[in-house]
Amino acid sequence: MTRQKVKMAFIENESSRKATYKKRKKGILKKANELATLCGVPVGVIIDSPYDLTPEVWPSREDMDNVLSQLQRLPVMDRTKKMLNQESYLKQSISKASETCKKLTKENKELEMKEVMFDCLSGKTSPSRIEKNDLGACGNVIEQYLRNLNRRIEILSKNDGASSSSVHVVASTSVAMPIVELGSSSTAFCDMIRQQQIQSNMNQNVGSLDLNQQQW
Amino acid sequence: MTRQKVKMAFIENESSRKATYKKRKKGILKKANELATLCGVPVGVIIDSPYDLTPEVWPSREDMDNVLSQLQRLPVMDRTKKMLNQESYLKQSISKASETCKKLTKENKELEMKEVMFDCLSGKTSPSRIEKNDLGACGNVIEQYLRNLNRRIEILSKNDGASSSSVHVVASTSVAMPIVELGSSSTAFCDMIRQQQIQSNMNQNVGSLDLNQQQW
DNA sequence: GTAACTATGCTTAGGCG
DNA sequence: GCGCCTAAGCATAGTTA
Repeated sequence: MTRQKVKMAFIENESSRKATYKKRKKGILKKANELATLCGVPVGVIIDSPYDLTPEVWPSREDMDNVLSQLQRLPVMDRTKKMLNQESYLKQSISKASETCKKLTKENKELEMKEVMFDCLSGKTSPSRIEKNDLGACGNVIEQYLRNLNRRIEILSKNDGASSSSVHVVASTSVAMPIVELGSSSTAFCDMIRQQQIQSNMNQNVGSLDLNQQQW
Repeated sequence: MTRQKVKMAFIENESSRKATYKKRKKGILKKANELATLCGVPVGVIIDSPYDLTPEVWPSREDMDNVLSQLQRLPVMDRTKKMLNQESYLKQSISKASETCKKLTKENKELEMKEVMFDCLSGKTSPSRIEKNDLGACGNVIEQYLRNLNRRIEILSKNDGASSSSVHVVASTSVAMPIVELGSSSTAFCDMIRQQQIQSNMNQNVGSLDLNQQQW
């Protein structure tokens, strides 16, 4: 009953391939028509179907002929240059996917760091146990956190000048930077813990500003 | 917040039109690539975009050129004949939609009839109150019901020959037909009520056969 | 083969930074 | 404008009749 995500590969089974073909062809034609209608753009689709009697299908504008002949009239260089063949399309897709993947990896790393730091704060583990390689990511997280914190503090300053200005100095990003640069985790991390406490204090002072909106 | 179903019409607002264009173009190209991959079929898409620098996009097979030139080589008659322009595509869509609509209308009518008949059976109203124009639909419902009933009875016969064979005669579709043909509702309808009772009896006799599976 | 159904997940309109 | 997010709607794989 649990449909697997359908591997993007040639469907071996003849009958299901044909079924898929029919459904998806219909889907594409509909989409093409919608694009043409919504955006007033000539759209043409060719499908060299081995299943339909006719080897081509045009779902769109009557004057698509004209577009086609315009295409023919262009110098060969210009049009081949700009044509995306399947290979280049796939390459594009892959590079996009790689980028997304990279981004997600980084994000995962940061989440992991947040967890580790949480554990440190609650006493489950100690900052000295953090892997050397993870210190960079850890630093990013802290830096990001400090940025948010400072933003909050500035908002706070506007509402309540006296109590918040003194906090601002402590929450400077310069505290976090050494972690990234030098890899000396302990001191900066203790600073961070202090800031946690500062955050608590701030929350007590100004309950109306929801500092817990911070993601961690 | 509640997105309306997006009217299928040219988007007047320039910026949202462009946004939609970009999203949907991406969508179509993806779909085209999927179709090509899953079914091993050459697929080509041309979009005469006013937004992209290049006026055409080909999302598919390298050898789409060949398909194109094959297309060019065909006699003009043959290819224009089989090309669907947007108008004919829309006409097709409309006729399909009309058919669906007709079917749904009929279905609605029958549901309505079922409701009316239920009310008759429960004494809320009387068969003589049924609109003359509705008698046909009413007859269809009854006929359908009788068909189901007979099928049930046949199943029953195989398990319990004696008690069911006498029922079968009563539940012949010939009882319902006069409604459709002659429009004389009352007699046939009373017959139907009798059959309801028969059904009840049958349920009592053979509780294991779930006659209530009948949709009404 | 075709049509209908349904659960699943992909696409996308609108909103936000 | 661009990219990201989310809810809503749509497409469709697998199944049944």
